[in-house]
Amino acid sequence: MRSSQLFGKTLRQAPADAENISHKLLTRAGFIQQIASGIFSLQPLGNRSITKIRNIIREEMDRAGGQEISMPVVQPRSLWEESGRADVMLPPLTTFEDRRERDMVIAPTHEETTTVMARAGVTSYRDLPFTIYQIQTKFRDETRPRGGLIRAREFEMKDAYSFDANEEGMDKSFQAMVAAYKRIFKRCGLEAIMVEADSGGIGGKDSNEFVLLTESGEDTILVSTESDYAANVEKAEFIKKEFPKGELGEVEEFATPGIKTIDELAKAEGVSKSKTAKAVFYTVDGEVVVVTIRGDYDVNETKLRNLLDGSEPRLSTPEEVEAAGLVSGSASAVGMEGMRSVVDDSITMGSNYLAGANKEGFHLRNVNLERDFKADILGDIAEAKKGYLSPDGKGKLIAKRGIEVGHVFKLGNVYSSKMGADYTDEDGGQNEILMGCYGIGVGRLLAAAVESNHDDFGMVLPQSIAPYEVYLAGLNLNDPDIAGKAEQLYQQLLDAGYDVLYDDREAPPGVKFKDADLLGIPARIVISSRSLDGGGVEVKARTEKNGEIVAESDTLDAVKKLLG
RNA sequence: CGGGGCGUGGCGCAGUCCGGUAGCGCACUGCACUGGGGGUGCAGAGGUCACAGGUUCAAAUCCUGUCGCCCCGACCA
Repeated sequence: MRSSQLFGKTLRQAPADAENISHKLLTRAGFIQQIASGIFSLQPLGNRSITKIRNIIREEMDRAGGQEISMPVVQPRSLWEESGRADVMLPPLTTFEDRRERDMVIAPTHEETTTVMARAGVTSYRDLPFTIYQIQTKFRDETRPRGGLIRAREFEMKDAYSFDANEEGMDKSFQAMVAAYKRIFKRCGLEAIMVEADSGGIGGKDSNEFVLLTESGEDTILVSTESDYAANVEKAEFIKKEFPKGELGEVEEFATPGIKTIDELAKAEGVSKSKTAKAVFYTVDGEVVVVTIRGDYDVNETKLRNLLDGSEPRLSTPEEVEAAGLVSGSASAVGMEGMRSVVDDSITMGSNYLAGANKEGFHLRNVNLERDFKADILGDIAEAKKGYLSPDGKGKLIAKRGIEVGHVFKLGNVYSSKMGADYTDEDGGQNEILMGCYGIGVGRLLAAAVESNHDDFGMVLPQSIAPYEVYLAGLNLNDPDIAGKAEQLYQQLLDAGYDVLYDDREAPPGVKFKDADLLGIPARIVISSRSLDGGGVEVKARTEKNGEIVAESDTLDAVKKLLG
């Protein structure tokens, strides 16, 4: 490609709206153009990079045994009613009516359609296992898109789905995808780590995210200092501090005028926060639920949601708290009737807690689970934080920021049971197909690659995903001799199979160098009167400060040395 | 959805408080010079000042409403 003919211009200044480094650089370099909030066009350079990423994904999916398919973006809403997700996925799920007034959805993901495909195509255990995938546009009406391609509403995703007859098979399919993912990220120049994750709206039991650790990430990841334990904060577990349980004391009420918080209570009593039982109120499906956790920990709402069977909890408003007859600042689960109680297991690792007396200005001493209040649900709802003990007992947790570039799920029978995807086994019995699903955000992968591969001058893209491999800058092109040699070099490089961007513009050298750097093309060749005087052409890697002059006839070899 | 900010040529901004013929830098066009890190000069072109309504002799500027975009939070495969 000749720069003089390339559509798209580089910008000296990024649009004021761009905040992330990847958003800024991709916009400045003319890769992407924003059309609306979270909605982007790809310009030629960006489209080339995306095409390369797509091809890497495709190669690795095929290598792992995946078969490419294509499913519709527009689907009947009834399909989503079958799976039970029509109402729970709102608002990201966008719906509209077609001209016959049928409710349709714009697909944010494709578990439903893929299950339909399997239920029609699978009748026997002999049809299993298989994995299908597609690379296709999704639309999720996120409440807040951000960071350019990092969180877009319309975006391209590679989504794969595996189908197996049993657990072992599902695990095997899952592992094959994990291996493929590792190769994909590596080939795209990303050091993504696999972490334990919550499965969110997709469902299923086990899920893992692939995360690029970077300060600009929007997710918090907790990793162990001494083991390879790593988990998204939504999912992360830890070893809770255990305290000796003494004799249960008598419950005793005492005055605490003006004390509204756990901090104040612990301070006033001169004890650690771990001696208090904190009560927090959540509204779930219109009902107020009392949540009790030891005062030294905080509630993780994702864990809470999972214990509540996936219903979305939100902090109750002061009005709701009051309407439920609770005294904010002095509330506890003690004596609560007709209200669901969720208790974190940290409460069982100690005794004789300080807790609210449900009476303005009073608290209780020696409050204990079972004897003084009940737990309808007892489990882990505590949020892991840095400094806590890793759940495998090895080391402490530290917190890092990261971008989720891929997510893999063991779905099991979540969809097959609801949507009736069965097969006949060896004994003639009917069984549910076990599924896995596996996603990679293609545009986000590009953004993540830029986040982790750039310097002060622009992107520093790996050869595998750079829009072009070689940037050929011709200087002094008004000299016919140099122009002719540059042209010859351009043709040679093309003949050798390289993707070449030939900067044949009438522009000062500085402009060409700045553009070469901004675009992040891995190899740069300069041909100019100076280079020719020096004995040939300059060949330089994007990652190096200085290049080397090689004889014109050695150019291809030098490029080969650099790029392979 | 809560909080904050911003809408003025393709991009970055000034002008708005205090109403009076819309300006600067980059980019763009032509010519000349220059020629290894966004070069110089001369001459140009391009704007419904987000939209609607109102106040006024006069509105980018004041008032009301609407829309859009960004950031923080909530939320989110």
